[in-house]
Amino acid sequence: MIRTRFAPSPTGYLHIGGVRTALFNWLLARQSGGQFILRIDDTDAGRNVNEAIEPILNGFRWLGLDWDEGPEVGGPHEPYYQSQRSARHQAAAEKLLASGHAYRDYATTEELQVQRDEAQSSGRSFVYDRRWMATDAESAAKFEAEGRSGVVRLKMPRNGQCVIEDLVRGEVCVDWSGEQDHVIQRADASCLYHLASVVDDHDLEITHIVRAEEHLPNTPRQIFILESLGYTRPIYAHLPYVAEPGGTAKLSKRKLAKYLKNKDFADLLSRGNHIASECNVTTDADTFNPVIVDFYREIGFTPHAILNYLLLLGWSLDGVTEKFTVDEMIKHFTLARVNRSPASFDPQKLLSVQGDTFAALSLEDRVAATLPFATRAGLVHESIPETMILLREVVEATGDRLKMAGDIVDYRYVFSDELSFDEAAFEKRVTGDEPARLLLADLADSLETCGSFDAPSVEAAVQSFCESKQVKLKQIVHALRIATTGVSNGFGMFETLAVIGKTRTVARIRQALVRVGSATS
RNA sequence: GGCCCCUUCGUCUAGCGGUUAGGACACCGCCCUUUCACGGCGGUAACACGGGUUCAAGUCCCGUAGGGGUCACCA
Repeated sequence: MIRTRFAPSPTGYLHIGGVRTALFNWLLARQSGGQFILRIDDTDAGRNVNEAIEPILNGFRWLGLDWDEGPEVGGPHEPYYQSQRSARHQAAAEKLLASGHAYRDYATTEELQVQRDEAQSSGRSFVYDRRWMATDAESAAKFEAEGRSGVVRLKMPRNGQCVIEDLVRGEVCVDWSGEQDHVIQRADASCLYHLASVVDDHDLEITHIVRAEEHLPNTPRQIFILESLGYTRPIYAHLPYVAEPGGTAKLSKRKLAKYLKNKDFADLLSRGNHIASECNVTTDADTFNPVIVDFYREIGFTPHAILNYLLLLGWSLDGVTEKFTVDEMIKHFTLARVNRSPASFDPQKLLSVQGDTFAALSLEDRVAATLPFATRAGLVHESIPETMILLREVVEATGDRLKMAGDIVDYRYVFSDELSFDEAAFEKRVTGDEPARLLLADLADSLETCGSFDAPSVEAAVQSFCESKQVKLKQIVHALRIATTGVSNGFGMFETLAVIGKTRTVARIRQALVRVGSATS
């Protein structure tokens, strides 16, 4: 039985790299019929834990990564908040003290820093000489009399090796002598992460610890703690981190300014900003960022696309298969095929996966996905049936031009007659093209007499108009598109006119011609 | 700086001793075409370097270089 966990701190956001770690954990649990547990590592957190975990839980819900035990759902090992398990941590600290695997220490931070700096400048690794270690109650009392306050430190082995069997990296060996006597409990009795984490993982019966590789250097001391406590070792797998776009350093929420120099990343964010602004959504600059999952939800990404992209970031089945349903992910995922080197986050590939995923959705699903965005952008109102019909027609006509649900905002011209013109294109195709303009005037009259106005009828009408005028379609179509939509690209011309409808099409053409007059006079 | 990890096209990767080093994204060209997108066809592009081992090395071993992670009374 496999039990995995993801243990976020209440930071208020869900990092894309964290999602990948969570996904792998989730997959492992699901494929074995085991459990995936969410534990909140709020050891050091202040008051607003609930507020800060909400975006994280929302992210998980949106992605469909359900947890078997944890916040909101509870479970047999409650509580799932580390801060509420402090009694267990303190008991463990006592036990380590009693067994001699830890000691009370009275060094000050400053005193230690001096030793640390010395070690570093002479090229050695720092090993505390235990100068302020209390050897018995008497020496502790003496230190306390000096006004020192004591913490509990691990009494690490000074020789031998720690061998970590890692499912991703193989065997990793570290000399114990390089490990520090880490503090596990503060003077106020509160316990630190490493102790808490080990105790909780044991209490929650976690079998596989799958986490990012930045935790690899922490592993020896965690192993020391758990073995000193008599726990059985979990199975470890340290995943390479997700690297920044175009780089090799760890992807970090804090380096947004740097990533903006990457064109693909900047384009993605600017696409997001455009959609958000069209939807009148005020974005939180702190979390509206392609490094954070919320960003994708806000602009209409498909959760499955995120999952599929992340699955392939550092893992592959055979180097060829790219598309996986969730069931296929569960069926095929193995830690053995996780790569050992960091994989850099590629906004273009993500976008491509998203586009394919969205295009593969049924028309109903795409309409449903775009509805919230169209509503927020003021394009449609659920109480006005005509706008709902229009939405469906637009989604159908746009086909795979819609890469994500938020892209619907680009078709405002279908819903609203207040066109926003691409002036350069208007100048070139309408104002500056007198023959086309004259034709447009006649075309408007001609279209007005059209019987039915579905796309094939419009096409037939425009074609026969062209024949009667002895012009090619392309001599008029550009001007027609800009006159009726304001922009120079979109889905099929005839579909566009059909969706807009006869009355509005004719009115828009005439309006555009008036616009030329007023601009030139 | 110490310790640890990593190294195949620009990016994600396949490869587990013998391959014309494969696929995907991106890019370029051609075709399709009323724009855009899609689609079709084609193309550019990689084994970090140096030693071994071997008949044979991207694949195994050892170095070097480069990159990265981590060194808290944070998690």
